[in-house]
Amino acid sequence: MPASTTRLLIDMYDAMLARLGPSGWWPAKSPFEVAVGAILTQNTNWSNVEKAIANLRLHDLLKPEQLRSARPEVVEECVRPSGFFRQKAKKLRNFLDFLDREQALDLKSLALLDTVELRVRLLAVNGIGPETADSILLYALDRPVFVVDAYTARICNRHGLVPEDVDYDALQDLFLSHLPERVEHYNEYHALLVRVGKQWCRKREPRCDGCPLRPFLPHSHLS
DNA sequence: GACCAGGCACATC
DNA sequence: GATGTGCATGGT
Repeated sequence: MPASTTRLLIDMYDAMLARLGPSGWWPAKSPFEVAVGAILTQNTNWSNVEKAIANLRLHDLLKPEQLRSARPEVVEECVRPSGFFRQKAKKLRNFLDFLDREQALDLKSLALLDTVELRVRLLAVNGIGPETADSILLYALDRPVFVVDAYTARICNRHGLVPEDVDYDALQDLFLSHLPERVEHYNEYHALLVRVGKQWCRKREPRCDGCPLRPFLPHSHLS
């Protein structure tokens, strides 16, 4: 990988930030709510997650203790709008069991654990994969972890940086190995990629016109 | 009505 | 180890 990749990644970041402004991510009122949102947004439109979060808030279930003691059917009904609702209710339960095991229902006591160790333990929870774990680490716990996702892969692929079927770790390594380790920048970079992806880099109809990343597209993509 | 969305686990070969 | 499939709602 050429050293100029660093320059390219920074220029892309600057262009997105200049166009869109700061993202203020994660959109949540507490670290716990970040974690809940990270689970609920799996393969799901964020607007549907917002409905589910609103339902949970209405039932006062956005606190670990409350959610843990809620009846499963109630949780299922609350998260129904986010899709895969039975699975996601179970995943939330698994996450709460994890917090209970770690004696970290307040989430802050996890601060004692080293980031690598914490990531391993999160990944051991059934229902928490790499993106969800990294989202929790970065956006709820301020750990220097770069989150990548489907939009990141699509955008990077269209810019010739990675193959179409790039796996999570390789995609993450693209950023980790070329950018300085800064929580604030990791946070903003992923948020910007998602915002750009939603608006200009959809699967079916990429609307490259007006995309802040258009100047960085390989010549072959410009028609 | 098909396609898509800020994944993940599990079965099967 | 790679590949395929189920999970499910709501917007375009």
